[in-house]
Amino acid sequence: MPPRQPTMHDVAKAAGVSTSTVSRVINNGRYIRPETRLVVERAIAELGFHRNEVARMLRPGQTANTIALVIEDPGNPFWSAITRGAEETAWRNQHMLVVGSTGQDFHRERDLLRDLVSRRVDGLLVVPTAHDHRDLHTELSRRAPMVFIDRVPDGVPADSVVLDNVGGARRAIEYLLTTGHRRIGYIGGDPAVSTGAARLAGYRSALADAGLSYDPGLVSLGNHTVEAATTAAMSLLNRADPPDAIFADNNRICVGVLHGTDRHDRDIAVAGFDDVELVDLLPRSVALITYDAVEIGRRAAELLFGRIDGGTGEYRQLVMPTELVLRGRFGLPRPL
Amino acid sequence: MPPRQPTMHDVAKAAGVSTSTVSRVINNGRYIRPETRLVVERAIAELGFHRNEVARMLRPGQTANTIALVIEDPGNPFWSAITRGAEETAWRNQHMLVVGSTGQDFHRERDLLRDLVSRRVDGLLVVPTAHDHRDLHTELSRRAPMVFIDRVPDGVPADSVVLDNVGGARRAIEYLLTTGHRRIGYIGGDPAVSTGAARLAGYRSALADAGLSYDPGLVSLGNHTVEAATTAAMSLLNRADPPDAIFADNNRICVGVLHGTDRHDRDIAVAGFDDVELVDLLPRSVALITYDAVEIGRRAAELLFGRIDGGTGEYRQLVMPTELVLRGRFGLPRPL
DNA sequence: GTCGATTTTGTGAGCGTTCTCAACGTTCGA
DNA sequence: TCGAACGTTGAGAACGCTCACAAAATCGAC
Repeated sequence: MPPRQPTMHDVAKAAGVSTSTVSRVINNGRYIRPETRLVVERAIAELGFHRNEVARMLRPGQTANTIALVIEDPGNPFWSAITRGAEETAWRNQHMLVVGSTGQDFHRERDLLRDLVSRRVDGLLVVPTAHDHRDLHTELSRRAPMVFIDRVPDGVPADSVVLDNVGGARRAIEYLLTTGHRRIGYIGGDPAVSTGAARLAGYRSALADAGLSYDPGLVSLGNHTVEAATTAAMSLLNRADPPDAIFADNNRICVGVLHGTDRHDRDIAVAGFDDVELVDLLPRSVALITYDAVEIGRRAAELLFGRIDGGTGEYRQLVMPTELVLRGRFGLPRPL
Repeated sequence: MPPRQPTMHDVAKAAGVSTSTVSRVINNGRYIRPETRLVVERAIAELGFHRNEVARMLRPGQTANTIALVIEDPGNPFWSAITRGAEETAWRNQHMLVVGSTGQDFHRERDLLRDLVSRRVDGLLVVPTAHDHRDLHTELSRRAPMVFIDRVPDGVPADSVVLDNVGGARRAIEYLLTTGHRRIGYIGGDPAVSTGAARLAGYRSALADAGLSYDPGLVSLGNHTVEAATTAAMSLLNRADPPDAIFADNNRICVGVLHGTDRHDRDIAVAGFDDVELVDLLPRSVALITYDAVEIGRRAAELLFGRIDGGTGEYRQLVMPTELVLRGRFGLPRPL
């Protein structure tokens, strides 16, 4: 146990002034004699005093100057980019960013969010888990403004920043169709999260537009890890009527699919949502749907600060554009 | 602005009891009549009351039940793994983990740390920037226990968890030597951080042990981005006497080096510190020094909780072992 | 019934700040 | 010389909670 921290009262006593004077020095108040300020500052340095922010925040009107970002899994590079954008914006607004993660568990998310508002953070950036958020949002939104990122829970009125999931998936499938593929597999993560549903919808509509029928046998959902995606890809390829291309729902799935299709000697085209590092050095072609993830974090934080500063207009949904990029090497002989 | 939050006092009034009774209900005190508890609980639900943690923490002896992790850059997968381990341990100890990042800037680190202790976090996990931390540590360590991760500032007495940097680098170089390489380049990041210095030392000692002289022309330091490492690798290869192998200081550098050596037609062996995803699918062999990053976060958090719980023994430095793994494809024809 | 022990509730004093208000200089024009 | 105006300081009341203590109610054993 460290010894008791010096308080403003200690400083006041040491400097021979009142606590209000010390407070004025700390907060750069206008009415203070230079000599007094000096004495107080010396006492502060002497004692190693630091203002107790907790006590400060207790006063009404005071704020924590903190926003929180709640994500699903810090291991995914997607979140780090968002964090960077959010942190950058928070910093510019003199706020601190704290990050917490839910591990896809709604109860953990709920506990975390409650905890955060109990600590009086000024606002919340949330990547929601797949679960009904109506009650939780009603409970929390009265206590702190909230902006959703990447996914929007049904029936919850709030600002949000999302990707053009349908359009992105469509474009990827259209590309695969253009390059002559007809049996396109789909490997996805949690079908309950709205992004997954939207991307699957994009896939289906692109197929429909091309006059192709939807074959559930080519679709594997609920793959939560890289390994699961690898297995799913392999079992798709082991079918009697295997696909000639596979679309990966997200970056984790994409890595898994690349592994799963790697051992196969037939040439399987792979497309995926999200960018993946080092794909450009692989001896095969991969089409990726990319976007500016840092910008997502930035925009979400900006929306949030708009609310924190009292903004009261309509709720907005920002849809970030996606782009098709061709990564990897085309037409090169694949090893094995 | 949301309307004023309901306080314990409001609840007490609504339930027709005193605030202490409400407090007892909330904290599961022993002496409370079941009917009273019910009435209070109903009032709490009715009003949507949540205890104000800020006010709670103001009382002496109360704690924020929060530890903080300060990292350099959330974009690096190394940190995300550490975050996972630390969060897991924090969660098991009923603590919340908040994450902040410094962007390699000492002043930002200092502000962040001061801010965190002012908010009375219970402890700090810190990946320090390259800068003299003596004064800062003296100032802060009286206010909250501190455990350093990955690097230890000179002359600062504290617990820490680090990697076997010298040994890891040595092993990588020894491997390259065993496989017949004699001119081994070194591309590194910030030479001021202790890990960089240690890895360079490992490189030098392995060379020395093999009777090879140290050629500064083969060493490039201060590469802070993937792109810089790419450029550095290419210029190394464009020398009159290019290296036949390159060692990459860390995962970012390694990605850069893989790009930089990719276009080259000569066969350059690459080894690197840290694991890198998808390297195993590259049409070339890469030797990596890997370790359990999640475990680093876990162990650091455990050390920290030891101190938080009043542990007062000698400061400990945990050195995590590293392992040499061979990734990528061996002996395959490289494209182009 | 009475008394003591035990359970249940209330009172009120902090915790370390900020902030309003009042008090006390000092200056200076009338 | 007086007092208005202003600069500078201090006293003390919050903020919302916990906790030590006291008071009140309940229960049993006699």
